Amino acid sequence: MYNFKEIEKKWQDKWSNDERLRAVDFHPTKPKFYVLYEFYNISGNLHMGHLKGTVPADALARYKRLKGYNVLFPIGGDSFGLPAENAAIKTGIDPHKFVEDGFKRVLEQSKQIGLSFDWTRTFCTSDEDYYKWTQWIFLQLFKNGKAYKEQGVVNFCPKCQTVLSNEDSQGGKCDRCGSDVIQVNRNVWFLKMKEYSEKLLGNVERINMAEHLKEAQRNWIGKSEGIQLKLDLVDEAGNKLDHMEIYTTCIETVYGITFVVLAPENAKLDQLKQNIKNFDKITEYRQKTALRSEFDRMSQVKDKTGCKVEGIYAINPLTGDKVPLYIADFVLNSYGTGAVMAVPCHDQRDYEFAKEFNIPFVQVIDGDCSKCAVEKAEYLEKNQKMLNSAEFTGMNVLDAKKAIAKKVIENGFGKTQVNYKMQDWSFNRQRYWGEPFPIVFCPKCGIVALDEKDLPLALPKTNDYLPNANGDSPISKIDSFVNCKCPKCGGSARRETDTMPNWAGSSWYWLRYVDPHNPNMLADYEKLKYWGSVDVYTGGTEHITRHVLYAFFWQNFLYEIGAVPTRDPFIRKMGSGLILDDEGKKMSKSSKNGVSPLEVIDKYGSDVARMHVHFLAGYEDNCQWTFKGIEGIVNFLDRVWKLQDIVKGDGISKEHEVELNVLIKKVSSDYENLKLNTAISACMIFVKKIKEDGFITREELRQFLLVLNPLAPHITSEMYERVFNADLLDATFPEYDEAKTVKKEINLPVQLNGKMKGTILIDSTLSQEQIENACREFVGITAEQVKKVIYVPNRIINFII
RNA sequence: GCGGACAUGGCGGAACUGGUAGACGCGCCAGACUUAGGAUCUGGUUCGCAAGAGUGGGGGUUCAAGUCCUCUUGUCCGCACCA
Repeated sequence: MYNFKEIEKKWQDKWSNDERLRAVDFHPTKPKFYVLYEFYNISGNLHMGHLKGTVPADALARYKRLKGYNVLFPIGGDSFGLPAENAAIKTGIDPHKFVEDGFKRVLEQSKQIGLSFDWTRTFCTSDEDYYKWTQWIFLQLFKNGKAYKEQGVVNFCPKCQTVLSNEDSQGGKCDRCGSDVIQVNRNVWFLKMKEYSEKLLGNVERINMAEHLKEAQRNWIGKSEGIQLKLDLVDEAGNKLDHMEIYTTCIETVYGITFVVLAPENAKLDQLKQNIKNFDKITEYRQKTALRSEFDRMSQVKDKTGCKVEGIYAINPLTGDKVPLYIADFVLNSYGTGAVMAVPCHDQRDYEFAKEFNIPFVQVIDGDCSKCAVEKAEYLEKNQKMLNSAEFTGMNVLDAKKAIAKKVIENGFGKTQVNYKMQDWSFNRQRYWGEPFPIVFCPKCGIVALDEKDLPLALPKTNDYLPNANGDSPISKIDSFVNCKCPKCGGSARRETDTMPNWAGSSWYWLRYVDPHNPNMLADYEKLKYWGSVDVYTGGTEHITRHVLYAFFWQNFLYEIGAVPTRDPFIRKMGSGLILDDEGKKMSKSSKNGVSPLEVIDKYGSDVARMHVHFLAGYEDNCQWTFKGIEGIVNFLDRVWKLQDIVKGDGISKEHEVELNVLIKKVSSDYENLKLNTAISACMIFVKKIKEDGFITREELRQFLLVLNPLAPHITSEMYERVFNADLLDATFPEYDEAKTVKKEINLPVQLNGKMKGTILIDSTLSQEQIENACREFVGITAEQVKKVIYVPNRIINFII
């Protein structure tokens, strides 16, 4: 057994200062390769998930370096956010200190795993040098009209007095104290992300990423195409008061409208206040809705509540029918026009609402509507006949959908419309530990941006991390920060005291790695051009949908203002699977059955830990942690170590030529695709063969060590030094020769009428005719009997008789 | 409910654009060396005594299907009153 403790420490120390592991800007000869592993979230120690997540990226980086690439493989800390702030509130520790210590710790632990990050390019999102540029990006957004402040409805924890993001309030409970979250109106900064919907969809199409992750993003963007229909609003007597618009993707049901529903918040109601006879009831319902928590609204999906709007009716433009108006909280003000046409026969929500409020039903498409609505999916699939729809009656619904849309547009009743579910990005939090906004409120000039020269706007120090009674952020209590001069008029003004959300710093960090110490811009344009898009971006899948969309958004914006050379931040994104504990639950700090990677490294060494985790499952698959089977890896590395003792001869031996070429070919493609489990198995197969033969030549061993190095960097580096008296990092990854990946003598499977008859040992260089003859003889048939031959060279031969 | 992914031995998992299913490892069985072994080495290990049957189940395409099509069952994930 080799002394892994001594060996691993030795190499880790070497690597932490080795220039050959660093990226070189504008390398004169080497092509670039950018491997990115997601930011460390600074909260505690590295856990098993990190071992699963980082090692394939490290293997890829090491492999690419040996292949002669100029590799950028950086790491940093996502340090603004809850862990540091919560620790501050709980223990009083200064978040600056919390982050500094935490970052130092995870970097140290990264070295113990043997990760070959470029240690000269590290930073945290809470570093002033970094958030200066986060603030700068916000300023550009603001100046280009992509950031605005508006009243908005947000999640709020009444106990903590703070606004919560959706993910901080999962299940309707506050992440911190567990109280019920309510919805409140607040002044909110929004970024105009919705405007980028179509561009983001383009990014989603172009990126190389697992289909289910792409689908989640398309879902989040939620593109839909339909018709925006204009309806006149009239009073009881039929006098026109105004008009409104609704959005529908089911224009084919337009003859079945029996009522119209507005979102409670819809501004049309306020405009027509005088004509509404029961405005007090409307107000009451509005208040009730506002108080219902998100969770409440979700848990009562089936219960339809609402309120009739007395005194106003809508006119169906196609029929001229006068239908009643309702408000209900199932209609969202933020989507479409905040109003829908209701066709109870063909929409289950409308059906339930109509039942509840005794509204008539009109069926316009064939099917059984007696118990529930016949919805779009069903009637379109069956292409049902139209009913009660004037000249369209009797038509197929697929034809009618187009014909009715045409009529609506030609008559000016409406227009085609594309809508997106995605909303503008609510961008502020009432928290201490985040980027301050470079914004000032001036009584004379209004909202004023700070001058770029004055960045960074430093986060003031404090020891009071709690919001005030109004739910304003802790920094609102710091007068020296709040009170300032207006950059425009010089008069006294107040600063924005909210801070940016955790997502901000992580929405552009891959750009900063390219030029991490640049004091003049977020990153030098030429360097950005040189490094281009991230070739492979690895990391967990927990917040992947939103994080990657935010990344797309900012990259697109930065591209449009000429700050970066491309719209696509990442060429390929791979999501690491989870490591589950023995109960099948996610292994994390909170998990009781959690095993620390450092524990495993201490016991077996980093090379074993790295390989064992990745032998358990593929990169994107979840796997259950177990020590079971780790002996297999221990034995394997032990055998590798002993290869030193059986070195004999030079060059590549005839005996191992094919095996070595097969091995190099296999692992090369496996490293590119982060398929470490099969790469390990290929290495095992090779060593097995070597053991069988009892010898390995010097050159074979040299190439094998290079092949195994990305997986087990320590042991291979040590052996390389011992046997070759050289540093493995100066070597080049071996090439394989395709012609030498197939043996001369092969076992060719022979089939008769598609049935396996056995295999025949045959010289693969023979002509097809010679092979056919030999195989025919093997299965005992004559050339006359054969109707057809299927021959796939080196794979199979099949005779049809 | 909608959308996506997946389903292979006792277990984790292999199988390139359809081409010998079960690689590799664990476990298990037998043997060797041993006073002994939970150490090491060697051999075996999908099921079945066998003919044969086998990739959740039914149908199909093909010379050939784990792989493609169709229906169906189950598991996991994402979204969830989005009009």
